[in-house]
Amino acid sequence: MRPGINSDQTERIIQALKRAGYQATPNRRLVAELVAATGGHFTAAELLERGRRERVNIGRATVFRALELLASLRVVERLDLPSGSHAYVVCDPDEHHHHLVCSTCGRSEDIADGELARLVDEIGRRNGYRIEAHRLELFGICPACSAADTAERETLA
Amino acid sequence: MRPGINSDQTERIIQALKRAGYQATPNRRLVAELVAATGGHFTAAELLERGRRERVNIGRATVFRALELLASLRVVERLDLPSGSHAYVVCDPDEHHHHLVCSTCGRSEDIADGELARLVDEIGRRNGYRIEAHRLELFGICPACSAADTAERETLA
DNA sequence: TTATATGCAAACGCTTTGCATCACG
DNA sequence: CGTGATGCAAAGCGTTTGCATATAA
Repeated sequence: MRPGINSDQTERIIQALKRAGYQATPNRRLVAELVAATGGHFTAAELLERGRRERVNIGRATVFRALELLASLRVVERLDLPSGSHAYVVCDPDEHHHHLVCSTCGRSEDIADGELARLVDEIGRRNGYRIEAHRLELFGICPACSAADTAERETLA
Repeated sequence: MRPGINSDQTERIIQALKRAGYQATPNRRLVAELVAATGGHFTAAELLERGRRERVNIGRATVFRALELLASLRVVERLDLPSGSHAYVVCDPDEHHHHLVCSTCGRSEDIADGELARLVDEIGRRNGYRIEAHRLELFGICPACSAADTAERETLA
């Protein structure tokens, strides 16, 4: 997690809210901070729990509503983990992209659509479908977790 | 829906069950038939409802358990619709593939992984991730629905 | 002072589970 | 008989909603 990045990101989220005509209330600021402080994915329940450590009386509904709001602004995205549960990730609202998520630590990277668009077009054409949406989700082990895993194995050996 | 295909598919599902050492009970046969009779995706609730039209006393749990079983055998796959709700599709258990789903009628096509594997590899390499799983979901309008839609517009005009 | 945001609790939808019964091997 | 399958109802979980209150424009 690079220094300074998080507060920048918090600010970016706040700005997105204001730009869309929503109030940047203390609760929403808190949610923005918590979201930005996360390198990867998180569940609504986790965020609520973290929020309650800072502000006791924050309501469950408030957190869900804030996340829904941020999702509508494409500042976060809701994704479906292989386990079937839901998580959110922060992301870049400005361009269509996908996610690569570490199954171990939850960290996530935005992946540019790139060549995929062409592939998707081709699949549509081949099947005669007019494709309206597509979603690619990648799950794996990030470099850090990979390294940690290797180190651990070596210690044990 | 090509003739004969459904009963074949029913049989294939039954065989998959037996091969895996599960009983092909009347309830499971019913589920298999209903699943095979669907050209596309369906929800658990829909399947339950259809099941109850044929056999009044089929339990909700039985349907869920049967679907879970079929999913574990990769005879059906559970997917997450853009709406956030869940659906199942029948599919080929033998090869890794993705789904192209019609948002209008729910029909679905299996899409071979094809070039995607290469792209996924590349993304993994570029980000230093060891990729363990990926999922591509495509949503659009199938040829039939497209045609129907066009026809309707012309009638109205 | 009017619209917006919030907290709480209750409702919700979907899915799973506990358990007694039933069927199959 | 013993194991596996079933139905039912109840519990569970994540999420949404109704509503009265509080806060911001």
